[in-house]
This record gives sequence, C-alpha cells and structure tokens, in this order.
Amino acid sequence: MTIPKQSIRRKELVASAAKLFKDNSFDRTTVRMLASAAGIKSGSLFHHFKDKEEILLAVIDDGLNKSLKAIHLETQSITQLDKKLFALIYAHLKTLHGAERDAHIVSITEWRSLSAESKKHLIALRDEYENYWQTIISEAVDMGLLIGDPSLIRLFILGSLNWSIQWFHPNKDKTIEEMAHEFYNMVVKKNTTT
Amino acid sequence: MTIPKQSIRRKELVASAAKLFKDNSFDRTTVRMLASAAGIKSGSLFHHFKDKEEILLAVIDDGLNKSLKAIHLETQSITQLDKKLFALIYAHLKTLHGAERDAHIVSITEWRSLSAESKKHLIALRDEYENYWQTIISEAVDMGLLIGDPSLIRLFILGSLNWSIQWFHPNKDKTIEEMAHEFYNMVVKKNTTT
DNA sequence: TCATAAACCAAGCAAGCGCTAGGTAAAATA
DNA sequence: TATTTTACCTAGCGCTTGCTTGGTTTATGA
Repeated sequence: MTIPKQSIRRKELVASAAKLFKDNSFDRTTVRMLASAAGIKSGSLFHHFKDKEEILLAVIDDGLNKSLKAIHLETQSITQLDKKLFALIYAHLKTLHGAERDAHIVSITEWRSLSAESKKHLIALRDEYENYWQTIISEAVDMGLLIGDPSLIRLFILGSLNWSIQWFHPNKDKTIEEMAHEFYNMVVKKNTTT
Repeated sequence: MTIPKQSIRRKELVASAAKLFKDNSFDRTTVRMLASAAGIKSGSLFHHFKDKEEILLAVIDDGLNKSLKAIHLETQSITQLDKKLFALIYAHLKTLHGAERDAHIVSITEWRSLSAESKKHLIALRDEYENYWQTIISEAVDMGLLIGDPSLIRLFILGSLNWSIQWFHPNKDKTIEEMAHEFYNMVVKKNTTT
C-alpha cells in the first residue's frame, strides 16, 4: 500500500485539515475530527497519510510553496525599487489573508508542532522566501529607501506582517490594499508613492 | 481543601511550569512532566492548582502583570516624548527577553490554549497594556514623530517586537539595548536620538 | 467483462492522558 | 501537648488518543 502524494482527494483532505488546524490547533484537532470534517471514518485517513503529522506537513508545505510563487509572480517584473518593495508587502498580505488563509496561518503558528525531520524538509523553502525579501531590502537600503541593518529590517517587517493574523479580519477591517500602503509608509523613509 | 494562591511553593511551581510550557507547548507538557521538573509526584500538583489550565493561567497572569509594571516604571517619569517612546520599546524588549522570558513567551504563544473563561480574566490586563502604548503613540503622531493610524502603528510595532521571540537569542545576538535603538529608528520619522 | 487497484469502513488495541481518593508525615497553631 | 493545616505520596480510574487490522465497496482500464 503506497500512498499517492498528489491525488485530488488528498488535496481536499489537506484543505479541510488546514481549517481545523487553524481553528483548533494541531494538537487539539483529533484524527476523528479530521475524518468527520471530510465525511469519512478516522481509520480511512491513514490510507492517504502515514500519520497525523504528515497531514500537517502537507498543509505547511503547500502554504510555503504558494507564498513563494506569489511573491515571485507579483514582483519579478517590477524594476522600480520602491514599487517593488510595495508589491512585495502587498503580495505577502494578499497571500496571507487570501484564499489559502488557513494554510498560511497554520504555517506560521504550527511550525513548532513539526518533528525535526519534517522541519528539515521545509527550512529550505522558508530560507528561499526570506532570501528573496532580504535581497530586495538590501537594495532598498543601498538606495536610501530604508535605513538600518537589512537583516533586522526583514525580521521587523515580516514579523509585523505575520502578526496581522492575530488581529486582521478580512472583509471587516480595512482592505488589504489599504493596509499594504500603510505598512509601506511606516517603514519607508522617503515618500515616493502613496 | 482550599488552594492558597500566593504561597512561595506555588510560585516555584509556576516558574518551573513556564519553562516547560515554553519548551514543549502547553498541550505537549504533561502533568507528569510538570511534577517531575518540580521534584514531586503528579498527583501532588493538584494540591496547588485545581487543574492543569490553572497553571497556565498563573503563568500568563504573572507575565502580563510584570509587563505592565515594567513599562509604567520605566516610562512614567519621562516627559520628552521621543525619549519616552524609546524607553517604552526598550522596556518591552527588556521584559520580553529578561529574567521572566519563559513566562512572557508563554503569554504570547499559548494565549489560545486558554478557555474562554480564563481569557476573560486576562483581557482587561492586556487591554490596559495596549492602551498605554496607544496613548503614547497617539501623542507621538500628533507631534509628527510617527506618521499614520495610531492603532495600526501600535499593532505594527508590538507585532514586530513580539515576533522577536521567534529569532532573538539573548547573549548571542546584539544586546537588547542595541536592538531597541534599531527598532526605534526604524519606526520614527525624524531622527532626534541615536 | 473481469481483474486490479484505490478508497473506504468496522472494530478495537495499547498507550498515555488529566485527575481523584485516601492516606502519611511533618510543620504550624492553639 | 493536642489539633489542625500544609505538603506530599501511592495507586489507579476512566477516558481519549493515534493508529492498525482485516475486510468491503467503488471506480478504472485492458
């Protein structure tokens, strides 16, 4: 019994699991809850995943991959650095609070529920994401658009953006685009866009 | 059998629990682990706390109270607003990564492990903390020291400061004071201190 | 049409969980 | 000195957990 990794059914299960993990945390989501949300019995889950953690791994892996694609897609073609930085912030927020919100929140909050081995799988992805940010931030520092240690600026910006999962509710607060503008204006030293 | 809330022994147990909760998360810390770290048997814990959650509540309550005291103590007497804002940032970081680091990290990461009723107890404390920040930030905006929506600035700054628990290791990275300066310079629009 | 594989179910096991009951020993109090 | 209180231990109960086993149904493709 080998378990296929890319079946349609599996993707449905992963999406359903993401919501439960977000609402209840990984540890407080039982395999019975996961199964019943998907309309099957708990034992049947283990036809698709070798254990509970593999479900979490799938959720986070999915989330990280989509984040990476998103920032590349939305910033790569932009040459003007201030616009590129804004697009990066905007893309991060759009992804974080968009269609796959559950998965992204789980990626942030449940990282520590993963085993050391599972983390190893994902660290390369996370590093790639952070390096892309770092590159753009470094250029922005060189141009005087930002001031300070690029590493710290990256941690500072990504930290406050990710923190928005604690308080931001889509369709209730401001729009994501408005937020992106406010975030951008807060970190940038000279005002070039509005 | 009424349980005394302020015994010395209880405080020792709470401190010991804070470390375990930080290292393993609340859900993955068993009452047997809590007991053995304190050198007693698991059943004896329930002489001091009515249930496991009350231990978490004690850890977080303690953390929040100390945070509140710290920012008052270190900022109240300062009249110059730029220095006051810096002192606030510095106090927050000092508290977060100081002697009671474990408790503060648990306050941030395990908030959602609390029952609704336990949260109710703590929300007033948290609101008081945030309001104090908000007041100072609003004044800073009025003076042009900061630019933007005060609410969002508060979320932005506190978010990035709290996020430092994800990456900052005391005695390894920069000093907390250096960090406070860098954080301050990143958010402030006109440079008045260095 | 018939074999093969994929997707599921029914039943339950072993381990670990939070917590309790009933007791002992020592310290504090009267 | 007698009584109460505090702090702990021993033993284990009842429940939930992740996961397994062995079998059934449903779809796929030659």
